[in-house]
Amino acid sequence: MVQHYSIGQMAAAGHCKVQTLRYYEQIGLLPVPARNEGNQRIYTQKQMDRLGFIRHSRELGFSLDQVREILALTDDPSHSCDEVDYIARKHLQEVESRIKRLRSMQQELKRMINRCDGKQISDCRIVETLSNHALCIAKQHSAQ
Amino acid sequence: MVQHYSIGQMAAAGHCKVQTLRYYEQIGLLPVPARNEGNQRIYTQKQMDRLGFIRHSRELGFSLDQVREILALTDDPSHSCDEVDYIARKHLQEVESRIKRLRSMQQELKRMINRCDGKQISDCRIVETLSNHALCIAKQHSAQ
DNA sequence: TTAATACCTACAGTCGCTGTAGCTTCAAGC
DNA sequence: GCTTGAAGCTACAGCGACTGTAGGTATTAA
Repeated sequence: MVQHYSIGQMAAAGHCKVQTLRYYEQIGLLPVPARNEGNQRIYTQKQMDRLGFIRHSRELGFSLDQVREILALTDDPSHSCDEVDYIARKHLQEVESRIKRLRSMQQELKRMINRCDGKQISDCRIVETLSNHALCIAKQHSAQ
Repeated sequence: MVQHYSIGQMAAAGHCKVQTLRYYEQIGLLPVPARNEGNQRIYTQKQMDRLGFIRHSRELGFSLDQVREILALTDDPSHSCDEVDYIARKHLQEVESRIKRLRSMQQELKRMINRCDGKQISDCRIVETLSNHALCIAKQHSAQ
């Protein structure tokens, strides 16, 4: 007995919306599934696993293009995994640089908030800091 | 003698593109500037300062809607800065939760990469990890 | 049988820009 | 004065990764 899933069951398992599945199908990330007599999508276990792969990759912050590439590479199990490794390392670097920028923002925001004494706009250190970049310590936080 | 700026000078000062300025104008974040005889935009110092405020806020990760709100609040200098403070604190929280999620991704990515021995896809621990969420330690990294 | 829920297609909207096409205007050098 | 190249103009499409909506059909449980 082969397992089959409705789009709703897939969405629940993948922690995503039904629309997301239709979107993945539309952009060719998920294969076009079979339909039942009433024209509703029926997914196989294999498709469910593929969705699991996609969703987990997304949770780790890979782009859909990266996911697409990794999935293409996994089609040949005897292929070297150098390229997968490369994609993952590059993504890790990207994640680390995002953390760096966010930490710089965090520090500046904290400093800004702490300097504010909660009186009026004209004396507000938050407004003042936002008005004047020169009041910043680090300037690393450009380009989110 | 009053200072005036072309759109190109504004863009250079704001570290953004000319199109970005036209976009800010279109969404009502920057006022409609005067034009010269040749229909080109002429900006005042005040508008330049406003752009500085916007760009610095963006660098600190505020959304354009938040910037719009803060700018509206600063229109009344005698107004309490509680609301500005609130927006900034809420944004700080958001930044901190993004950092948390990214750090979780970072750890998982590192672990995944280190487990890979660089042989072939069929043995690749990266592919294996992506296939199976259960292989993750923390599951905090959902929803970028 | 009925009512609620799930599914279908097609398309618009989100955010914050960025790019393009096809023009006009300006500024500098000759 | 003329030419040339840079800078400016409008209008609109596109990005990524969904999300929402309208208006319909199918399935399922009571």
